[in-house]
Amino acid sequence: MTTIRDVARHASVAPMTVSRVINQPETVAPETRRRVELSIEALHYVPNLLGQGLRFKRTMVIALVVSDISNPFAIKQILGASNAARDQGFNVIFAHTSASPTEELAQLRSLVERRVDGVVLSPVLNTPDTTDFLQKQGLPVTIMDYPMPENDVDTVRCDSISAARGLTEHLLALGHSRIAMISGPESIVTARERADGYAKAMRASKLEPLVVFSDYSPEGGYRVAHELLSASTRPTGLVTANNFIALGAGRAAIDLGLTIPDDLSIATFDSLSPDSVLDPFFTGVVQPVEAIASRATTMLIERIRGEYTGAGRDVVLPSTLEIHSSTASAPPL
Amino acid sequence: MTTIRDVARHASVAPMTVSRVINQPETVAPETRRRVELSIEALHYVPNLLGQGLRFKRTMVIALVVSDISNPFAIKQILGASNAARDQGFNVIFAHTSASPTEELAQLRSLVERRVDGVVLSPVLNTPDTTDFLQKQGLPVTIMDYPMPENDVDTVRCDSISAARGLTEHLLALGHSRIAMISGPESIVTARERADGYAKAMRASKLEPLVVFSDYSPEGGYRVAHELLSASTRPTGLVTANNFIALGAGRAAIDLGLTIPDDLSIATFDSLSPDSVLDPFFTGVVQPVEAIASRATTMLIERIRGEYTGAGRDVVLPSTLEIHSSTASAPPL
DNA sequence: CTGTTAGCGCATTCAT
DNA sequence: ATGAATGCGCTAACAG
Repeated sequence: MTTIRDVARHASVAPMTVSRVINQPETVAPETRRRVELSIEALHYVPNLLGQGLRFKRTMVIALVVSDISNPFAIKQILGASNAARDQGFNVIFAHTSASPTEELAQLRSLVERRVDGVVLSPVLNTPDTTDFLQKQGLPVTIMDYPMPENDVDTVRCDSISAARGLTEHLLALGHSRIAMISGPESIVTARERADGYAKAMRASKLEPLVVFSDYSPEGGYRVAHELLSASTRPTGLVTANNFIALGAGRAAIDLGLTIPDDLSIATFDSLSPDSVLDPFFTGVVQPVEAIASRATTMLIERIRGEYTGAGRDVVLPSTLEIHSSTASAPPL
Repeated sequence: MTTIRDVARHASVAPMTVSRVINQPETVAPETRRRVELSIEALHYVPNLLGQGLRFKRTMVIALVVSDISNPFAIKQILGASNAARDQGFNVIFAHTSASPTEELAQLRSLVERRVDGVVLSPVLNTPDTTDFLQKQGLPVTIMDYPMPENDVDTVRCDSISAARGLTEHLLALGHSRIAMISGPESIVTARERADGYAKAMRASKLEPLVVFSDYSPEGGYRVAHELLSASTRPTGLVTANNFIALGAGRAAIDLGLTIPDDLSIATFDSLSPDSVLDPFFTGVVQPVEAIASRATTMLIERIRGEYTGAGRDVVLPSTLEIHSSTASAPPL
């Protein structure tokens, strides 16, 4: 592969001159510049950013680490982050951790090895160690989606608890009283927070909460929903902690001969966009995922540039409740 | 950030010894090794792969470039490629081109600048220039999804034409005779090939093909389908060139008061997995996307390692036709 | 078994 | 306006 020296030789100048043509063209005499440009063209020279990175001690690359890339969620995070980064002249490299803490650490290490300038992380758990690991390296970090009480770090997220309340209150307002919640793994903060918000809303209406922790998958949702809906006094309303659970629950209802929303209303977190599902289209909490990623990226770059050096900021963006065809008034009991 | 020299100083050895502890531990005396390992631990040393890459002239990174990351398709490509790469000790970095040839070239250039060891590319168009660009850099490339008649390059794909025939013949076998096809942009090979396969099947049954080229989006599908289905003698069967078009077409049918599959059968390429849609679930051609990406990655790594140096290989993997609830016997005319 | 020298590609600094 | 020397972090080749 051609180097800056090959170009220099071809154009009969010093390597330094070639470097200048690339980085500060105005400091080079027009005819020299032209000659160098022709040589670059002729030799198909492409600068080696490994060399640059070594020299500058910065790579102009930031990493976006998400846990589950198969969630449509992740796509929006990727779009939000890469657009924001591009605007600031940074490249983004993505990594996904398959929701495994071990894999997460391995990925982060690999990113540090490649000397990314910073990391936007949607962590598997909100334990302090991953953030610690990065900060010990002196790497700027921004955390998405979770509060990180034990770390001094920038976070960007929605308020899960109040969103879960809103979701539950929507069902209560429709006259439902037997409302169960299917949440994600109890080890994950958002799963706990979403369950908490639901429970708060239920208690505020003097109703007994019923939470089942499962996992964030259609299979988990199906299994739990099937069980809940087979009970003698089955719920008429279901709050689910993400779209995958909702899909599984929806299928379980259909398999049991129940109609949505006539027999069962489902309200979920992370409702899918209308492009992905025809019918029923879930009522749910929609988080501004792209905006979160975009904001997180901007804040990260501020840190990288040294434009902000203070304490960790906790930015909470509002989520919205979108009402669609999966919820309706409670059936008579 | 700590360097190999910091560690060396801390452990009172030469930098080279530290390097050996990391890369060939067995060549270092156990007690020296132990001392170095402690220093690595104490200083949180993480090797700088920029330095390594410069030295080795290889980065152990390959790039996966896809055009549209919001297609569920892309996720499977990412999973297939990253698993295959990990098995061989390579990291993968993803780039997406938003289906824009300009953006594609920009991304590829940026990847070359970062000296990836090779590229797995699902190109926007099957014009020779992008492949040329990479090969001129001496970079190994594997192309997914498209035949590249003008390049001497490895390709891995399915046979679009025969798959489109199969899709059409399925509808013909159900008794449909008024079958239209909505394809993607005519500038894209697969869109043309899929249309060709459909047309062949129609002509083989002495029927007049009706192809409309649109774009690979729900909006495009909606618009075209709405028009086709509003005609006085509307089609009873629709072949669509991808899942997005199918979704749009499905919504158009519903908006026009048509029932799927009673009034209209839809058969599509790139059928979604059952996890994503409840009802109707599209009959369609399923490509082994993950296997394609995996195979492409393996072949790329063979080239990188110099294990294969011959002419471009064209691997064609079989696709399957999965029959679901979006197709049924033709209604009486 | 361990250390020294040198160079991968690049740009900063200082000289011309 | 251009060039030469130097060092970013790393390791192959050689020396001890």
